[in-house]
Amino acid sequence: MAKTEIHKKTGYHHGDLRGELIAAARQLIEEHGPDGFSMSDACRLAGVSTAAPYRHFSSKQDLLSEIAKDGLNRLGIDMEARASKQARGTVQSIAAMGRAYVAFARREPHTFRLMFSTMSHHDRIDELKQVGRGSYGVLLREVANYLGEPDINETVLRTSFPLWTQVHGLSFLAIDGKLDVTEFPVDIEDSILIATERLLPSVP
Amino acid sequence: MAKTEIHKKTGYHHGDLRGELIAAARQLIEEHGPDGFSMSDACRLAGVSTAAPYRHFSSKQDLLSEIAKDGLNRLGIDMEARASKQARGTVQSIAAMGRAYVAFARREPHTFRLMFSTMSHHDRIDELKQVGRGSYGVLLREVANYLGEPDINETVLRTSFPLWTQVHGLSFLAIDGKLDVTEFPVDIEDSILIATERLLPSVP
DNA sequence: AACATATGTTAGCAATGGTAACATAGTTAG
DNA sequence: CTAACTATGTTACCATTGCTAACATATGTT
Repeated sequence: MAKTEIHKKTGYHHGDLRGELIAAARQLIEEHGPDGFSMSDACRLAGVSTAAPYRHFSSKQDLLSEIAKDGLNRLGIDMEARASKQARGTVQSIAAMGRAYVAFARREPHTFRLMFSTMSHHDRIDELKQVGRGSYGVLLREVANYLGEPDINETVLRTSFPLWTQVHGLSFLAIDGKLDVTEFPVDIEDSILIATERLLPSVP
Repeated sequence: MAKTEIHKKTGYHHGDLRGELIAAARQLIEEHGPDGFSMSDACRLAGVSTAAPYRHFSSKQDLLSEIAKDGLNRLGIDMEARASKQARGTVQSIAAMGRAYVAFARREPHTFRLMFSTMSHHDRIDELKQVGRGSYGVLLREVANYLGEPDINETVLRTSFPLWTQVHGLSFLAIDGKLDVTEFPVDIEDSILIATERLLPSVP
């Protein structure tokens, strides 16, 4: 079945062109941005003809969507991992998720932008939205825990949203090099902690 | 001199091609996004050959930068206008600026994205940063007023930054259609007011 | 009137996303 | 084992795009 086989180039068939194209695309996108990225480049890097990708992706957008989806998944995993190093359901664990969010954006700015630019993904919006919801759920559960709520109710949702907004904005400002427009050194870690404290209602 | 003349097509010379190209580009960008925008389209819309723009703009990027710059300017003007309808130096006037910010993003999402996507503007980053600083100053002055600070000192800067971050994040989530990921109806106006209240220190 | 400058045109280039027709490898049926 | 089928690759080609070069026309200055 679809087990991850060893990549055996027969010279004609490639082995795992789909995976290799995704890898190549991710690399190129982080180097030159999603706009500067071309299918042709990815093909050159993977060592195949420019027509080959269309056996695996219906279009350039389709490939980009795949990368966005993967990114959204990894973001959720990162957040959970970072939070799990703190006492659960605390300001600290929630702030840790925020740090993971911004850290992801700074580590892979172009992928991050891709993950959230709806305009690009005509076709697979619903699929991406689903994956996004999954990663957002990681935050929701942490906030529910903090609030002592038994499940994801409206209170949890209303509390979580401004937290998301905050780190999302911070991420974009950071990757777009707007932090020095503020004319004073912004410490990102501090910003996240302070905003998290202010936006969370104090809880017993 | 460079006064805005009536646009007289002689049939060959155009009158104000530069201005018309900017207008055409703005229209096309809001219709199809900055990626879907092509120089050729703008030329067709302006009724000139595809080589004509290069007498007025060194490249496609240069034209886009011009539009970004104009957008940043208009954003600052919008913010000032909306704030001036409130009592100055209050939570209300600051929230009004936030509303103007998000409203701009929703009204011209593609231009908004362009305004903040550093990656695109290789050449004119410094110029754009300068204009951006100008518009940011509108918020800074309002916050200084609120805090009773005589000038833009570090306290003002530290207070203003999370406010910017918040509305910036909200703007992006809104234009990227991510508000329904939260599974509950987000009232944008409310969100802004609540976040502004929480992020501003209470002041006598 | 003559010249310099600004601004437009046509012709053409290389790169790109995508398709069609063909080639080859791996898989399954008889 | 071979034949047929399917999956996956290739070459050839197309329209579009950003941009440049060489040429044409208008405007303004002297």
